[in-house]
Amino acid sequence: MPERSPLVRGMRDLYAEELASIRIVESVFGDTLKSYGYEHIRLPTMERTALFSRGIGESTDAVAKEMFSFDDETDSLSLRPEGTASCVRAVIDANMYRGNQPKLWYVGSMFRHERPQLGRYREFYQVGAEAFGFNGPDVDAELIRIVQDVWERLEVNEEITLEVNSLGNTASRIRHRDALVEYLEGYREDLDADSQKRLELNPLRILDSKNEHTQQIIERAPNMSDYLDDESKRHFDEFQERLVRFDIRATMNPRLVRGLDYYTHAVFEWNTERLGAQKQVGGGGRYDGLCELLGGAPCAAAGFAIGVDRVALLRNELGLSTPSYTPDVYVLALSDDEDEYARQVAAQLRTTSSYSVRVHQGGGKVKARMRAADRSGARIALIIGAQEAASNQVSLKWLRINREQVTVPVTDLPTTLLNSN
RNA sequence: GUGGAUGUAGCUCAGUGGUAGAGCCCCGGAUUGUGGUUCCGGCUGUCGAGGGUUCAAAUCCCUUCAUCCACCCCA
Repeated sequence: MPERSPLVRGMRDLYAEELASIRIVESVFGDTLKSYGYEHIRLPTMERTALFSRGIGESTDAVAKEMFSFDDETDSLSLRPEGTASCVRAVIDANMYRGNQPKLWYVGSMFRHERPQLGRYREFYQVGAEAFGFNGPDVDAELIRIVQDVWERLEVNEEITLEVNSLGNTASRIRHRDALVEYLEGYREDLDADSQKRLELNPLRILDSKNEHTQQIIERAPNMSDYLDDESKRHFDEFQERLVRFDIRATMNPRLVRGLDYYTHAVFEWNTERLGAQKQVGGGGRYDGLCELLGGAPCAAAGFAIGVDRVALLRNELGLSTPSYTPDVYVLALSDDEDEYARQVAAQLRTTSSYSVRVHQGGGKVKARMRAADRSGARIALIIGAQEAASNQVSLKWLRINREQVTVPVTDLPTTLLNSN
């Protein structure tokens, strides 16, 4: 026998309930974003590696350790580890924000070379939204309100908590960073190995450390909120006021820093306790400097990204799993002689109704045909024997409810079905 | 990337050196124009892969792949 080709690590075939769950999450996001006036954008899966190293940050784990990169003829290319950098690039390329304030959303696979676990895959799905050209925190708060709408529609809002923080503008960030490094230098030897490395590369991330000893040191570290200048403070105060007005419950977490470098001002994360170690279901914030950093004109911007797989898993965890696709109607002949007539009935029904109609194929005895109808999941079986075929009729049988079978002329089928719900 | 657990039929799993099993599923019959219940019968396997030890390996050893858990990271 020829050798089988095994699935690549961290990749999945998605089908049945699992896919149905994912599609529900994606479509609710899509519908909700559309209702807020966001426009759909489809972005490429591959970009130049430089876009991510510049945009996301050379020292972030996502870029430094987790990208699928390879050399093409002239450039290093990478599978996208997230969507924001591509979206910003697209906006710059098309000059979308010249005299305009684009609001965009996207959905698609992202790739990170991590050790897989439940809720963590090498190819995973994100929905994201980005708004360009808005300075005020009203957009930031609206982004959160959009996501909150989605949580409610997906019935997961009780299981998801929101944390917020402000990183301030660039000037504030630098002042805080300097103070933080100075403080942490005093404890350099006491920090865990990872944190020691980050002291040079990305000191803010040390605030995020789960190491207990490091956490003790962080307890007394300089707080970002003490370094915010007036502009940053005003921005964040207004942001929080909006959240209250938008009926959003959020917890202030002064140590929330986000893993990607481009954030400024308001940042936020959605977490759940229901998925083990994979707590985070989404995150976002403002990134006013990114457009300029990627070679575009300066442009205020804010956005979020949601882990679709994790939200779908959460729904399953809560018993909200979505039934996979099933046909509405199963048309079966009782013997090969009526198969052609059955096919015609099915074809006709597809054009006169919006039902999904499956017709029996593969022959078999009556018992096998009926069993196939049952197993298809269809609500209704249309049974065609010699009598029906001879008189242009079909027998309609409800497979899921207790109701008497009826025999009707084919021409009456659409109305009979309509009245049968 | 680090540490650990697991991998046997389509599914859930038992089997710890001596002929590969159970339940569910599936197929057939009872019931040749009616599925889902019941009864009877039947099929189903590279024991994740490769190598080694042994008269003999699903079982012991090595390597490798995958999944899961924690770390890490993030969505």
